[in-house]
Amino acid sequence: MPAPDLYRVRAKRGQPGWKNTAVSSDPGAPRSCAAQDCHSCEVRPLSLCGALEESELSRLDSITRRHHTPAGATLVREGTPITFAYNITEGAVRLSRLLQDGRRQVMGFLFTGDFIGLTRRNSFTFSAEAITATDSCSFALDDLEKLSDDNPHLRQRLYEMACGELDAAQEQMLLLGRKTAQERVASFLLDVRQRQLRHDSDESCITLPMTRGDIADYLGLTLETVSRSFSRLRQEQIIEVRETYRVALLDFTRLQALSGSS
Amino acid sequence: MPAPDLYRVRAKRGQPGWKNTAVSSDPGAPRSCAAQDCHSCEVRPLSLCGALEESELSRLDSITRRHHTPAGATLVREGTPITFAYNITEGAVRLSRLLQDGRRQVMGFLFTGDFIGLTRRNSFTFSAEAITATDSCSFALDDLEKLSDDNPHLRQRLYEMACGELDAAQEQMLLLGRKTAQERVASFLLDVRQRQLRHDSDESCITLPMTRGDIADYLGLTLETVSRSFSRLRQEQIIEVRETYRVALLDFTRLQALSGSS
DNA sequence: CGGCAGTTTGATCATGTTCAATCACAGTGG
DNA sequence: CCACTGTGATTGAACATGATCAAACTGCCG
Repeated sequence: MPAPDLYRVRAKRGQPGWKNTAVSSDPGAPRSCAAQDCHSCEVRPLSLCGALEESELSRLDSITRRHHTPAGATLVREGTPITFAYNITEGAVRLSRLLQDGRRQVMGFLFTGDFIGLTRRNSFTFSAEAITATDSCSFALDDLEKLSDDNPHLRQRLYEMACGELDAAQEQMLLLGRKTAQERVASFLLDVRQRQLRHDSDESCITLPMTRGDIADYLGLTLETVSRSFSRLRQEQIIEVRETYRVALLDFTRLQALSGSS
Repeated sequence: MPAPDLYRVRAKRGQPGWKNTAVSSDPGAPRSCAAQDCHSCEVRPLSLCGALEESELSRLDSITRRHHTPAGATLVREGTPITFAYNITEGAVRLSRLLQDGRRQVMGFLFTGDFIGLTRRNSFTFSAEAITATDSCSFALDDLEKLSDDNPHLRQRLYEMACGELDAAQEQMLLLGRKTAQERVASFLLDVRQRQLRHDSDESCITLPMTRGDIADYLGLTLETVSRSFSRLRQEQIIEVRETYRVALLDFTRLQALSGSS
Protein backbone atom coordinates (compact mmCIF):
# COMPACT_ATOMS: atom_id res chain seq x y z
CA MET A 1 0.00 0.00 0.00
CA PRO A 2 1.97 3.03 -1.13
CA ALA A 3 0.90 6.35 0.32
CA PRO A 4 -1.72 7.79 -2.03
CA ASP A 5 -1.21 10.94 -3.98
CA LEU A 6 -4.54 12.37 -2.86
CA TYR A 7 -5.06 15.85 -1.52
CA ARG A 8 -1.49 16.99 -2.17
CA VAL A 9 -1.07 20.62 -1.41
CA ARG A 10 -0.46 22.17 -4.78
CA ALA A 11 0.48 25.73 -4.01
CA LYS A 12 1.72 27.20 -0.76
CA ARG A 13 0.70 30.78 -0.76
CA GLY A 14 2.60 33.10 1.46
CA GLN A 15 0.24 35.93 0.75
CA PRO A 16 -3.40 35.13 0.15
CA GLY A 17 -5.40 37.49 -1.97
CA TRP A 18 -6.77 39.49 0.87
CA LYS A 19 -6.08 43.03 -0.04
CA ASN A 20 -8.14 45.43 2.03
CA THR A 21 -5.69 45.42 4.92
CA ALA A 22 -2.46 47.37 4.91
CA VAL A 23 0.02 45.02 3.29
CA SER A 24 3.16 44.61 5.36
CA SER A 25 6.58 44.65 3.83
CA ASP A 26 8.14 41.56 5.43
CA PRO A 27 6.04 38.45 5.99
CA GLY A 28 8.52 37.03 8.47
CA ALA A 29 8.18 36.15 12.15
CA PRO A 30 5.66 38.08 14.23
CA ARG A 31 6.98 41.41 15.41
CA SER A 32 6.81 41.48 19.16
CA CYS A 33 6.94 44.45 21.47
CA ALA A 34 6.67 44.86 25.23
CA ALA A 35 3.21 45.95 26.29
CA GLN A 36 4.32 49.35 27.54
CA ASP A 37 6.26 50.11 24.36
CA CYS A 38 3.65 49.20 21.85
CA HIS A 39 1.47 52.13 20.92
CA SER A 40 0.06 50.67 17.73
CA CYS A 41 -1.70 47.71 19.33
CA GLU A 42 -3.19 48.41 22.73
CA VAL A 43 -6.05 45.98 22.70
CA ARG A 44 -6.17 43.68 25.68
CA PRO A 45 -6.75 39.92 25.53
CA LEU A 46 -10.50 40.17 25.88
CA SER A 47 -11.21 36.52 26.50
CA LEU A 48 -9.06 36.53 29.64
CA CYS A 49 -9.79 40.02 31.02
CA GLY A 50 -13.38 39.15 31.79
CA ALA A 51 -12.20 36.65 34.37
CA LEU A 52 -10.05 39.09 36.34
CA GLU A 53 -10.69 41.74 38.97
CA GLU A 54 -9.68 45.29 38.10
CA SER A 55 -6.75 44.99 40.52
CA GLU A 56 -5.41 41.91 38.74
CA LEU A 57 -5.59 43.36 35.28
CA SER A 58 -2.31 45.18 35.72
CA ARG A 59 -0.69 41.90 36.65
CA LEU A 60 -2.06 40.38 33.44
CA ASP A 61 -0.76 43.39 31.55
CA SER A 62 2.70 42.90 33.00
CA ILE A 63 3.00 39.38 31.60
CA THR A 64 1.43 40.27 28.27
CA ARG A 65 3.47 40.78 25.14
CA ARG A 66 1.81 42.17 22.06
CA HIS A 67 2.54 41.13 18.49
CA HIS A 68 1.69 42.10 14.98
CA THR A 69 1.84 39.41 12.34
CA PRO A 70 1.52 40.36 8.66
CA ALA A 71 -0.77 38.37 6.40
CA GLY A 72 0.78 35.09 5.34
CA ALA A 73 3.28 34.93 8.19
CA THR A 74 3.46 32.23 10.84
CA LEU A 75 2.57 32.74 14.50
CA VAL A 76 3.53 29.27 15.68
CA ARG A 77 5.07 26.37 13.80
CA GLU A 78 3.97 22.74 14.12
CA GLY A 79 6.37 20.74 16.29
CA THR A 80 7.95 23.62 18.22
CA PRO A 81 7.83 23.52 22.04
CA ILE A 82 4.94 25.37 23.62
CA THR A 83 6.18 28.15 25.86
CA PHE A 84 3.57 30.77 25.08
CA ALA A 85 -0.18 30.92 24.78
CA TYR A 86 -1.73 33.38 22.34
CA ASN A 87 -4.88 35.40 22.19
CA ILE A 88 -5.97 36.92 18.89
CA THR A 89 -7.05 40.53 19.31
CA GLU A 90 -7.48 41.37 15.63
CA GLY A 91 -7.35 39.49 12.34
CA ALA A 92 -7.84 35.93 11.14
CA VAL A 93 -5.62 32.92 11.74
CA ARG A 94 -5.57 29.42 10.27
CA LEU A 95 -4.58 26.40 12.39
CA SER A 96 -3.34 23.57 10.22
CA ARG A 97 -1.62 20.26 10.47
CA LEU A 98 0.34 18.35 7.84
CA LEU A 99 0.73 14.66 7.08
CA GLN A 100 4.22 13.71 5.84
CA ASP A 101 3.09 13.47 2.23
CA GLY A 102 1.66 16.98 2.23
CA ARG A 103 -2.00 16.31 2.94
CA ARG A 104 -3.23 19.13 5.12
CA GLN A 105 -6.02 19.35 7.66
CA VAL A 106 -7.08 22.80 8.79
CA MET A 107 -8.06 22.37 12.45
CA GLY A 108 -9.85 25.68 12.66
CA PHE A 109 -9.94 29.38 11.96
CA LEU A 110 -9.37 31.90 14.73
CA PHE A 111 -10.77 35.42 14.87
CA THR A 112 -10.77 38.22 17.42
CA GLY A 113 -10.97 36.82 20.95
CA ASP A 114 -9.88 33.27 20.11
CA PHE A 115 -7.17 31.53 22.05
CA ILE A 116 -4.22 29.25 21.28
CA GLY A 117 -2.77 27.07 24.00
CA LEU A 118 -5.51 24.81 25.34
CA THR A 119 -3.53 21.60 25.23
CA ARG A 120 -1.70 19.12 27.42
CA ARG A 121 1.04 18.55 24.88
CA ASN A 122 4.37 20.28 25.18
CA SER A 123 4.81 20.83 21.45
CA PHE A 124 2.38 22.46 19.07
CA THR A 125 0.55 19.86 17.00
CA PHE A 126 -0.45 22.48 14.46
CA SER A 127 0.88 25.57 12.76
CA ALA A 128 -0.88 28.90 13.17
CA GLU A 129 -0.64 31.20 10.16
CA ALA A 130 -2.05 34.67 9.75
CA ILE A 131 -4.63 34.86 6.97
CA THR A 132 -4.98 38.62 7.33
CA ALA A 133 -2.71 41.00 9.20
CA THR A 134 -3.14 39.89 12.80
CA ASP A 135 -2.67 41.39 16.26
CA SER A 136 -2.20 39.06 19.17
CA CYS A 137 -1.16 38.89 22.79
CA SER A 138 1.12 36.20 24.14
CA PHE A 139 1.76 35.01 27.69
CA ALA A 140 4.51 32.74 28.93
CA LEU A 141 2.78 29.57 30.08
CA ASP A 142 4.61 29.71 33.40
CA ASP A 143 3.27 33.19 34.08
CA LEU A 144 -0.24 32.24 33.05
CA GLU A 145 -0.01 29.20 35.30
CA LYS A 146 1.03 31.30 38.29
CA LEU A 147 -1.65 33.88 37.60
CA SER A 148 -4.40 31.28 37.36
CA ASP A 149 -3.19 29.60 40.56
CA ASP A 150 -4.15 32.80 42.35
CA ASN A 151 -7.28 33.46 40.31
CA PRO A 152 -9.91 30.75 40.36
CA HIS A 153 -11.97 32.75 37.90
CA LEU A 154 -9.17 32.71 35.36
CA ARG A 155 -8.77 28.96 35.69
CA GLN A 156 -12.54 28.60 35.42
CA ARG A 157 -12.42 30.74 32.28
CA LEU A 158 -9.71 28.56 30.73
CA TYR A 159 -11.74 25.48 31.59
CA GLU A 160 -14.81 26.94 29.91
CA MET A 161 -12.82 27.85 26.81
CA ALA A 162 -11.47 24.31 26.59
CA CYS A 163 -14.97 22.85 26.95
CA GLY A 164 -16.27 25.23 24.29
CA GLU A 165 -13.49 24.17 21.92
CA LEU A 166 -14.33 20.55 22.66
CA ASP A 167 -17.99 21.09 21.74
CA ALA A 168 -16.88 22.69 18.48
CA ALA A 169 -14.43 19.88 17.75
CA GLN A 170 -17.16 17.28 18.22
CA GLU A 171 -19.43 19.18 15.87
CA GLN A 172 -16.60 19.10 13.34
CA MET A 173 -16.09 15.37 13.84
CA LEU A 174 -19.73 14.81 12.92
CA LEU A 175 -19.27 16.99 9.85
CA LEU A 176 -16.08 15.26 8.72
CA GLY A 177 -17.29 11.76 9.46
CA ARG A 178 -20.82 11.76 8.17
CA LYS A 179 -21.83 14.82 6.15
CA THR A 180 -21.85 15.15 2.36
CA ALA A 181 -19.87 17.85 0.55
CA GLN A 182 -22.92 20.05 0.17
CA GLU A 183 -23.83 19.67 3.85
CA ARG A 184 -20.29 20.49 4.93
CA VAL A 185 -20.21 23.72 2.95
CA ALA A 186 -23.66 24.75 4.17
CA SER A 187 -22.70 23.99 7.78
CA PHE A 188 -19.50 25.96 7.36
CA LEU A 189 -21.28 29.05 6.08
CA LEU A 190 -23.78 28.91 8.95
CA ASP A 191 -21.00 28.41 11.47
CA VAL A 192 -19.03 31.40 10.18
CA ARG A 193 -22.16 33.51 10.31
CA GLN A 194 -22.82 32.44 13.88
CA ARG A 195 -19.32 33.44 14.94
CA GLN A 196 -19.37 36.75 13.09
CA LEU A 197 -22.71 37.72 14.61
CA ARG A 198 -20.92 38.14 17.94
CA HIS A 199 -18.66 40.89 16.67
CA ASP A 200 -20.06 42.22 13.43
CA SER A 201 -23.39 43.82 12.86
CA ASP A 202 -24.22 42.72 9.32
CA GLU A 203 -26.88 40.06 9.61
CA SER A 204 -26.68 38.09 6.42
CA CYS A 205 -23.35 38.96 4.78
CA ILE A 206 -20.30 37.03 5.93
CA THR A 207 -16.60 37.56 5.35
CA LEU A 208 -14.43 34.63 4.32
CA PRO A 209 -10.83 35.83 4.54
CA MET A 210 -9.49 32.34 3.79
CA THR A 211 -9.07 30.81 0.32
CA ARG A 212 -11.22 28.02 -1.14
CA GLY A 213 -8.27 25.72 -0.54
CA ASP A 214 -8.24 26.60 3.16
CA ILE A 215 -11.96 25.92 3.40
CA ALA A 216 -11.48 22.62 1.57
CA ASP A 217 -8.76 21.49 3.96
CA TYR A 218 -10.99 22.47 6.86
CA LEU A 219 -13.95 20.51 5.52
CA GLY A 220 -12.00 17.44 4.37
CA LEU A 221 -12.68 18.16 0.69
CA THR A 222 -10.78 19.44 -2.33
CA LEU A 223 -10.93 23.05 -3.39
CA GLU A 224 -12.70 21.99 -6.59
CA THR A 225 -15.51 20.36 -4.64
CA VAL A 226 -15.85 23.42 -2.42
CA SER A 227 -16.00 25.64 -5.48
CA ARG A 228 -18.63 23.44 -7.08
CA SER A 229 -20.71 23.51 -3.90
CA PHE A 230 -20.53 27.30 -3.83
CA SER A 231 -21.60 27.39 -7.47
CA ARG A 232 -24.57 25.13 -6.80
CA LEU A 233 -25.68 27.29 -3.86
CA ARG A 234 -25.33 30.32 -6.11
CA GLN A 235 -27.40 28.74 -8.89
CA GLU A 236 -30.13 27.89 -6.41
CA GLN A 237 -30.19 31.47 -5.14
CA ILE A 238 -29.27 30.39 -1.64
CA ILE A 239 -26.12 32.48 -1.48
CA GLU A 240 -24.72 35.38 -3.45
CA VAL A 241 -20.97 35.67 -3.87
CA ARG A 242 -20.50 39.45 -3.81
CA GLU A 243 -16.75 39.37 -3.90
CA THR A 244 -14.72 36.17 -3.62
CA TYR A 245 -14.27 36.85 0.07
CA ARG A 246 -17.70 38.21 0.83
CA VAL A 247 -20.82 36.06 0.69
CA ALA A 248 -24.45 36.96 1.33
CA LEU A 249 -26.71 34.28 2.76
CA LEU A 250 -29.96 34.87 0.86
CA ASP A 251 -32.08 31.91 1.91
CA PHE A 252 -31.24 31.13 5.48
CA THR A 253 -33.93 28.47 5.91
CA ARG A 254 -32.90 26.40 2.92
CA LEU A 255 -29.25 26.72 3.89
CA GLN A 256 -30.07 25.28 7.30
CA ALA A 257 -32.04 22.46 5.69
CA LEU A 258 -29.06 21.69 3.46
CA SER A 259 -26.63 21.67 6.39
CA GLY A 260 -28.00 18.36 7.68
CA SER A 261 -27.81 19.49 11.31
CA SER A 262 -30.66 18.93 13.68
CA MET B 1 -31.34 18.52 -3.11
CA PRO B 2 -32.96 15.69 -1.17
CA ALA B 3 -30.98 14.23 1.70
CA PRO B 4 -28.92 11.33 0.37
CA ASP B 5 -29.50 7.77 1.41
CA LEU B 6 -25.85 7.18 2.29
CA TYR B 7 -24.60 5.70 5.54
CA ARG B 8 -28.05 4.78 6.78
CA VAL B 9 -27.86 2.81 9.98
CA ARG B 10 -29.21 -0.54 9.05
CA ALA B 11 -29.62 -2.32 12.34
CA LYS B 12 -29.89 -0.81 15.79
CA ARG B 13 -28.53 -3.36 18.14
CA GLY B 14 -29.53 -3.13 21.75
CA GLN B 15 -27.21 -5.95 22.67
CA PRO B 16 -23.90 -6.27 20.85
CA GLY B 17 -22.27 -9.67 20.71
CA TRP B 18 -20.08 -9.26 23.69
CA LYS B 19 -20.66 -12.32 25.75
CA ASN B 20 -17.84 -12.79 28.24
CA THR B 21 -19.46 -10.52 30.77
CA ALA B 22 -22.36 -11.48 32.93
CA VAL B 23 -25.41 -10.71 30.82
CA SER B 24 -27.94 -8.61 32.67
CA SER B 25 -31.61 -9.35 32.56
CA ASP B 26 -33.03 -5.90 31.90
CA PRO B 27 -31.23 -3.56 29.52
CA GLY B 28 -33.15 -0.55 30.80
CA ALA B 29 -31.99 2.60 32.55
CA PRO B 30 -28.84 2.44 34.68
CA ARG B 31 -29.50 1.11 38.13
CA SER B 32 -28.39 3.69 40.63
CA CYS B 33 -27.65 3.28 44.29
CA ALA B 34 -26.44 5.66 46.98
CA ALA B 35 -22.73 5.34 47.63
CA GLN B 36 -23.10 3.94 51.12
CA ASP B 37 -25.66 1.33 50.05
CA CYS B 38 -23.88 -0.11 47.08
CA HIS B 39 -21.66 -3.02 47.99
CA SER B 40 -21.23 -4.40 44.53
CA CYS B 41 -19.50 -1.37 43.05
CA GLU B 42 -17.18 0.43 45.45
CA VAL B 43 -14.64 1.78 43.03
CA ARG B 44 -14.05 5.49 43.32
CA PRO B 45 -13.93 7.92 40.39
CA LEU B 46 -10.19 7.61 39.91
CA SER B 47 -9.74 10.49 37.54
CA LEU B 48 -11.06 12.95 40.12
CA CYS B 49 -9.66 11.48 43.34
CA GLY B 50 -6.09 12.24 42.35
CA ALA B 51 -6.87 15.94 42.55
CA LEU B 52 -8.20 15.88 46.11
CA GLU B 53 -6.67 15.87 49.57
CA GLU B 54 -7.46 12.90 51.78
CA SER B 55 -9.72 15.12 53.85
CA GLU B 56 -11.79 16.12 50.84
CA LEU B 57 -12.31 12.62 49.55
CA SER B 58 -15.19 12.01 51.91
CA ARG B 59 -16.88 15.13 50.58
CA LEU B 60 -16.49 13.74 47.06
CA ASP B 61 -17.91 10.43 48.28
CA SER B 62 -20.94 12.17 49.72
CA ILE B 63 -21.92 13.64 46.36
CA THR B 64 -21.13 10.48 44.43
CA ARG B 65 -23.80 8.11 43.23
CA ARG B 66 -22.78 4.76 41.80
CA HIS B 67 -24.47 3.00 38.92
CA HIS B 68 -24.43 -0.26 37.11
CA THR B 69 -25.48 -0.27 33.48
CA PRO B 70 -25.97 -3.58 31.67
CA ALA B 71 -24.53 -4.07 28.21
CA GLY B 72 -26.62 -2.38 25.56
CA ALA B 73 -28.35 0.04 27.91
CA THR B 74 -28.15 3.80 27.75
CA LEU B 75 -26.34 5.97 30.31
CA VAL B 76 -27.33 9.30 28.83
CA ARG B 77 -29.58 10.13 25.91
CA GLU B 78 -28.82 12.75 23.25
CA GLY B 79 -30.81 15.93 23.82
CA THR B 80 -31.57 15.49 27.52
CA PRO B 81 -30.54 18.29 29.92
CA ILE B 82 -27.17 17.85 31.58
CA THR B 83 -27.54 17.65 35.34
CA PHE B 84 -24.93 15.00 36.07
CA ALA B 85 -21.38 14.28 35.08
CA TYR B 86 -20.22 10.67 34.87
CA ASN B 87 -17.03 8.82 35.45
CA ILE B 88 -16.61 5.30 34.11
CA THR B 89 -15.09 2.99 36.70
CA GLU B 90 -15.49 -0.27 34.79
CA GLY B 91 -16.60 -1.30 31.32
CA ALA B 92 -16.79 0.25 27.87
CA VAL B 93 -19.09 3.01 26.64
CA ARG B 94 -19.86 4.37 23.19
CA LEU B 95 -20.63 8.07 22.66
CA SER B 96 -22.64 8.61 19.52
CA ARG B 97 -24.59 11.25 17.75
CA LEU B 98 -27.31 10.90 15.14
CA LEU B 99 -28.26 12.96 12.10
CA GLN B 100 -32.03 13.10 11.46
CA ASP B 101 -31.86 10.54 8.65
CA GLY B 102 -30.10 7.98 10.80
CA ARG B 103 -26.48 8.55 9.90
CA ARG B 104 -24.46 8.04 13.04
CA GLN B 105 -21.12 9.40 14.18
CA VAL B 106 -19.45 7.73 17.12
CA MET B 107 -17.66 10.53 18.97
CA GLY B 108 -15.53 8.21 21.04
CA PHE B 109 -15.23 5.13 23.22
CA LEU B 110 -14.86 5.44 26.96
CA PHE B 111 -13.12 2.98 29.23
CA THR B 112 -12.20 2.85 32.91
CA GLY B 113 -11.31 6.31 34.16
CA ASP B 114 -12.91 8.28 31.35
CA PHE B 115 -15.24 11.16 32.04
CA ILE B 116 -18.51 12.50 30.61
CA GLY B 117 -19.47 16.10 31.19
CA LEU B 118 -16.73 18.34 29.79
CA THR B 119 -18.99 20.70 27.89
CA ARG B 120 -20.50 24.15 28.01
CA ARG B 121 -23.82 23.03 26.59
CA ASN B 122 -26.78 22.40 28.84
CA SER B 123 -28.05 19.41 26.89
CA PHE B 124 -26.10 16.32 25.91
CA THR B 125 -25.10 16.44 22.25
CA PHE B 126 -24.50 12.70 22.22
CA SER B 127 -25.88 9.49 23.65
CA ALA B 128 -23.74 7.29 25.86
CA GLU B 129 -24.47 3.58 25.59
CA ALA B 130 -22.85 0.73 27.48
CA ILE B 131 -21.02 -1.65 25.16
CA THR B 132 -20.21 -4.02 27.98
CA ALA B 133 -21.71 -4.08 31.47
CA THR B 134 -20.52 -0.79 32.93
CA ASP B 135 -19.99 0.68 36.38
CA SER B 136 -19.96 4.43 36.72
CA CYS B 137 -20.10 7.25 39.23
CA SER B 138 -22.24 10.30 38.73
CA PHE B 139 -22.12 13.73 40.36
CA ALA B 140 -24.70 16.49 40.22
CA LEU B 141 -23.08 19.32 38.27
CA ASP B 142 -24.04 21.79 41.02
CA ASP B 143 -22.23 19.73 43.62
CA LEU B 144 -19.20 19.26 41.43
CA GLU B 145 -19.18 22.98 40.78
CA LYS B 146 -19.24 23.79 44.50
CA LEU B 147 -16.57 21.23 45.24
CA SER B 148 -14.24 22.57 42.57
CA ASP B 149 -14.80 26.14 43.75
CA ASP B 150 -13.11 25.10 46.98
CA ASN B 151 -10.51 22.85 45.36
CA PRO B 152 -8.24 24.50 42.83
CA HIS B 153 -6.63 21.13 42.15
CA LEU B 154 -9.95 19.65 41.12
CA ARG B 155 -10.64 22.51 38.76
CA GLN B 156 -7.11 22.17 37.41
CA ARG B 157 -7.76 18.46 36.91
CA LEU B 158 -10.98 19.15 35.00
CA TYR B 159 -9.12 21.66 32.85
CA GLU B 160 -6.42 19.14 32.06
CA MET B 161 -9.00 16.52 31.16
CA ALA B 162 -10.72 18.95 28.81
CA CYS B 163 -7.40 19.83 27.14
CA GLY B 164 -6.55 16.16 26.78
CA GLU B 165 -9.91 15.49 25.16
CA LEU B 166 -9.30 18.42 22.86
CA ASP B 167 -5.95 17.01 21.74
CA ALA B 168 -7.65 13.68 21.01
CA ALA B 169 -10.48 15.36 19.12
CA GLN B 170 -8.01 17.21 16.91
CA GLU B 171 -6.20 13.97 16.16
CA GLN B 172 -9.56 12.51 15.15
CA MET B 173 -10.32 15.51 12.94
CA LEU B 174 -7.09 14.85 11.04
CA LEU B 175 -8.05 11.19 10.70
CA LEU B 176 -11.59 11.93 9.50
CA GLY B 177 -10.59 14.75 7.20
CA ARG B 178 -7.51 13.43 5.49
CA LYS B 179 -6.72 9.77 6.09
CA THR B 180 -7.60 6.82 3.84
CA ALA B 181 -9.68 3.90 5.07
CA GLN B 182 -6.60 1.75 5.65
CA GLU B 183 -4.86 4.56 7.55
CA ARG B 184 -7.92 5.15 9.72
CA VAL B 185 -8.14 1.51 10.75
CA ALA B 186 -4.40 1.28 11.44
CA SER B 187 -4.53 4.51 13.49
CA PHE B 188 -7.50 3.19 15.42
CA LEU B 189 -5.78 -0.05 16.36
CA LEU B 190 -2.68 1.83 17.52
CA ASP B 191 -4.79 4.28 19.49
CA VAL B 192 -6.70 1.50 21.27
CA ARG B 193 -3.41 -0.20 22.11
CA GLN B 194 -2.03 3.03 23.52
CA ARG B 195 -5.03 3.47 25.78
CA GLN B 196 -5.09 -0.14 26.92
CA LEU B 197 -1.39 -0.08 27.81
CA ARG B 198 -2.27 2.21 30.73
CA HIS B 199 -4.47 -0.36 32.41
CA ASP B 200 -3.76 -3.76 30.91
CA SER B 201 -0.55 -5.63 30.85
CA ASP B 202 -0.72 -7.48 27.54
CA GLU B 203 1.65 -5.70 25.19
CA SER B 204 0.44 -6.61 21.73
CA CYS B 205 -3.05 -8.04 22.10
CA ILE B 206 -5.91 -5.57 22.23
CA THR B 207 -9.58 -5.94 23.13
CA LEU B 208 -12.23 -4.43 20.88
CA PRO B 209 -15.53 -4.71 22.75
CA MET B 210 -17.37 -2.68 20.09
CA THR B 211 -18.78 -4.06 16.84
CA ARG B 212 -17.35 -3.41 13.37
CA GLY B 213 -20.28 -1.08 12.82
CA ASP B 214 -19.32 0.96 15.88
CA ILE B 215 -15.75 1.20 14.64
CA ALA B 216 -17.01 2.21 11.20
CA ASP B 217 -19.17 4.99 12.62
CA TYR B 218 -16.20 6.16 14.68
CA LEU B 219 -13.87 6.23 11.66
CA GLY B 220 -16.36 7.73 9.20
CA LEU B 221 -16.51 4.53 7.13
CA THR B 222 -18.97 1.68 6.56
CA LEU B 223 -18.71 -1.59 8.42
CA GLU B 224 -17.91 -3.35 5.15
CA THR B 225 -14.90 -1.11 4.55
CA VAL B 226 -13.69 -1.68 8.11
CA SER B 227 -14.07 -5.43 7.69
CA ARG B 228 -12.16 -5.35 4.41
CA SER B 229 -9.37 -3.33 6.03
CA PHE B 230 -9.11 -5.86 8.83
CA SER B 231 -8.98 -8.65 6.23
CA ARG B 232 -6.19 -6.92 4.32
CA LEU B 233 -4.18 -6.43 7.52
CA ARG B 234 -4.72 -10.11 8.32
CA GLN B 235 -3.60 -11.22 4.85
CA GLU B 236 -0.46 -9.13 5.19
CA GLN B 237 0.31 -10.71 8.56
CA ILE B 238 0.16 -7.35 10.31
CA ILE B 239 -2.60 -8.37 12.69
CA GLU B 240 -4.15 -11.62 13.83
CA VAL B 241 -7.84 -11.72 14.68
CA ARG B 242 -7.89 -14.24 17.54
CA GLU B 243 -11.55 -13.82 18.34
CA THR B 244 -13.74 -11.20 16.72
CA TYR B 245 -13.20 -8.97 19.74
CA ARG B 246 -9.56 -9.74 20.36
CA VAL B 247 -6.81 -8.70 17.96
CA ALA B 248 -3.06 -9.24 18.16
CA LEU B 249 -0.81 -6.61 16.61
CA LEU B 250 1.92 -8.73 14.99
CA ASP B 251 3.92 -6.17 13.03
CA PHE B 252 3.90 -2.97 15.00
CA THR B 253 6.31 -1.12 12.71
CA ARG B 254 4.36 -1.72 9.54
CA LEU B 255 1.11 -0.86 11.30
CA GLN B 256 2.60 2.47 12.29
CA ALA B 257 3.79 3.08 8.75
CA LEU B 258 0.29 2.34 7.47
CA SER B 259 -1.31 4.71 9.97
CA GLY B 260 -0.04 7.76 8.11
CA SER B 261 0.81 9.59 11.34
CA SER B 262 4.07 11.41 11.78
C1' DC C 1 -31.84 -28.08 14.37
C1' DG C 2 -33.34 -23.15 13.24
C1' DG C 3 -33.01 -18.34 14.22
C1' DC C 4 -30.50 -14.32 15.19
C1' DA C 5 -26.84 -10.99 15.26
C1' DG C 6 -22.74 -9.84 13.57
C1' DT C 7 -18.96 -10.56 10.10
C1' DT C 8 -16.93 -11.46 5.70
C1' DT C 9 -16.67 -11.31 0.80
C1' DG C 10 -18.17 -10.15 -3.96
C1' DA C 11 -20.22 -7.09 -7.66
C1' DT C 12 -21.86 -2.74 -8.90
C1' DC C 13 -22.38 2.08 -8.26
C1' DA C 14 -21.73 7.12 -6.93
C1' DT C 15 -19.60 10.76 -4.64
C1' DG C 16 -15.94 13.31 -4.63
C1' DT C 17 -10.98 13.33 -6.41
C1' DT C 18 -7.75 14.09 -10.04
C1' DC C 19 -6.18 16.16 -14.11
C1' DA C 20 -6.58 19.88 -17.08
C1' DA C 21 -8.29 23.98 -19.32
C1' DT C 22 -10.27 28.44 -18.83
C1' DC C 23 -11.65 32.50 -16.37
C1' DA C 24 -11.21 36.65 -13.39
C1' DC C 25 -8.72 40.05 -11.32
C1' DA C 26 -4.88 42.73 -9.81
C1' DG C 27 -0.28 44.28 -10.29
C1' DT C 28 3.55 45.56 -13.38
C1' DG C 29 6.14 47.46 -16.94
C1' DG C 30 6.78 48.90 -21.81
C1' DC D 1 -3.16 52.28 -22.35
C1' DC D 2 -2.59 47.49 -22.92
C1' DA D 3 -0.01 43.26 -23.18
C1' DC D 4 2.01 40.14 -19.76
C1' DT D 5 2.18 37.63 -15.52
C1' DG D 6 0.72 35.38 -11.32
C1' DT D 7 -2.58 33.79 -8.07
C1' DG D 8 -6.75 31.98 -7.07
C1' DA D 9 -11.50 30.47 -8.69
C1' DT D 10 -14.35 28.01 -11.76
C1' DT D 11 -15.76 24.40 -14.82
C1' DG D 12 -15.41 20.01 -17.46
C1' DA D 13 -14.15 15.02 -18.21
C1' DA D 14 -12.18 10.76 -16.58
C1' DC D 15 -11.21 8.12 -12.72
C1' DA D 16 -10.86 5.76 -8.00
C1' DT D 17 -11.96 5.09 -3.34
C1' DG D 18 -15.18 3.75 -0.59
C1' DA D 19 -20.49 3.13 -0.40
C1' DT D 20 -24.32 0.24 -1.54
C1' DC D 21 -26.58 -3.99 -2.47
C1' DA D 22 -26.56 -8.79 -1.86
C1' DA D 23 -25.24 -13.33 -0.48
C1' DA D 24 -22.83 -16.51 2.29
C1' DC D 25 -20.63 -17.48 6.64
C1' DT D 26 -19.78 -17.87 11.83
C1' DG D 27 -20.86 -18.47 16.54
C1' DC D 28 -24.28 -18.59 19.99
C1' DC D 29 -28.47 -19.71 22.22
C1' DG D 30 -33.05 -21.70 22.61
